Amino acid sequence: MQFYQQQLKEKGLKTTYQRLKILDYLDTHRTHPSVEIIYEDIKSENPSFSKTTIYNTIETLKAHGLISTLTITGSEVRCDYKTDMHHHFYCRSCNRIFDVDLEQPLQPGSGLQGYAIDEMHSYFIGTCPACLKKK
Amino acid sequence: MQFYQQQLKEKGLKTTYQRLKILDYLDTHRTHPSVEIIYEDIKSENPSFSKTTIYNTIETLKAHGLISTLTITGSEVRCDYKTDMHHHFYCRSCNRIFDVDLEQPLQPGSGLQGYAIDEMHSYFIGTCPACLKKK
DNA sequence: TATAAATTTGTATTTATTACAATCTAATCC
DNA sequence: GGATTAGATTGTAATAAATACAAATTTATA
Repeated sequence: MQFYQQQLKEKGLKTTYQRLKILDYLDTHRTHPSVEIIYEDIKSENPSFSKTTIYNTIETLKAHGLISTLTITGSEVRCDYKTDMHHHFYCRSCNRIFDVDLEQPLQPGSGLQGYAIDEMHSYFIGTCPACLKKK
Repeated sequence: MQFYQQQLKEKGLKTTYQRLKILDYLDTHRTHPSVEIIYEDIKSENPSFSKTTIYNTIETLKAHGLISTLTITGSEVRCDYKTDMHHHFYCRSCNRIFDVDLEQPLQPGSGLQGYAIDEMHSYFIGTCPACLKKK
């Protein structure tokens, strides 16, 4: 928790129990959880936690580069503690998102001159190995 | 319209006025429109067009590979007549999506062995040249 | 032209997200 | 340390996108 506190301070953000809790949750749950999942999990220990706080905090933490978000499922935002560029695979069957490694990671090229880039995303959609086996 | 009809036939889909109209709309509006935009535009000429039909048709056409969809704005699905792999830039300021060219297009690598891939997406989020100029 | 299967339509519902005002809390100053 | 204040949290209400569903309509085939 010491580290999260330092991160918040560096960004000029107030230290709050909720922010620390959400950072800790995302750090220890690298499963690209939705707001709903985060909410259910945290609420079970801490019933006063509000879902709005999760939306607010996600937005704040993201705006300051402490976390990132994915919109690849098409139905809800998924959160990621990692902020470095990496690739994802979304399995439509089990609804999970996997980190995947590629030989040639995406790079902005000359085709993007003149654009100010805030985020880069690359991902695949399909069926994961585990779900393929089941069929 | 002849061509769209042929495309539908090849995929074993019934020819309907609505499907032809939506295909034609997307072909002539390469602006990655949302369902809402498509609906408003088509409805103005054709008041009986239903929004549900657009959702249904988008899903059907996509399932048969005649169009593709993007979830990069995080708030609504955007449609694309093009189905070949290409890259996008989403401008948060004007809400437009641009096609962009990269030197190194994304390729599934060995890190994806065992996965069945249906879709590949790469995109950037930020501010487009026109919006940068305004500021 | 009659028929069956598929499609369209409109409405109702669900689900994710945002707006907002009241309450509460963390950081700062004395 | 205690008061102050800006900022954060909470809960509820509202919005917006997408889905479910059943009735009406249309397409393709015989």
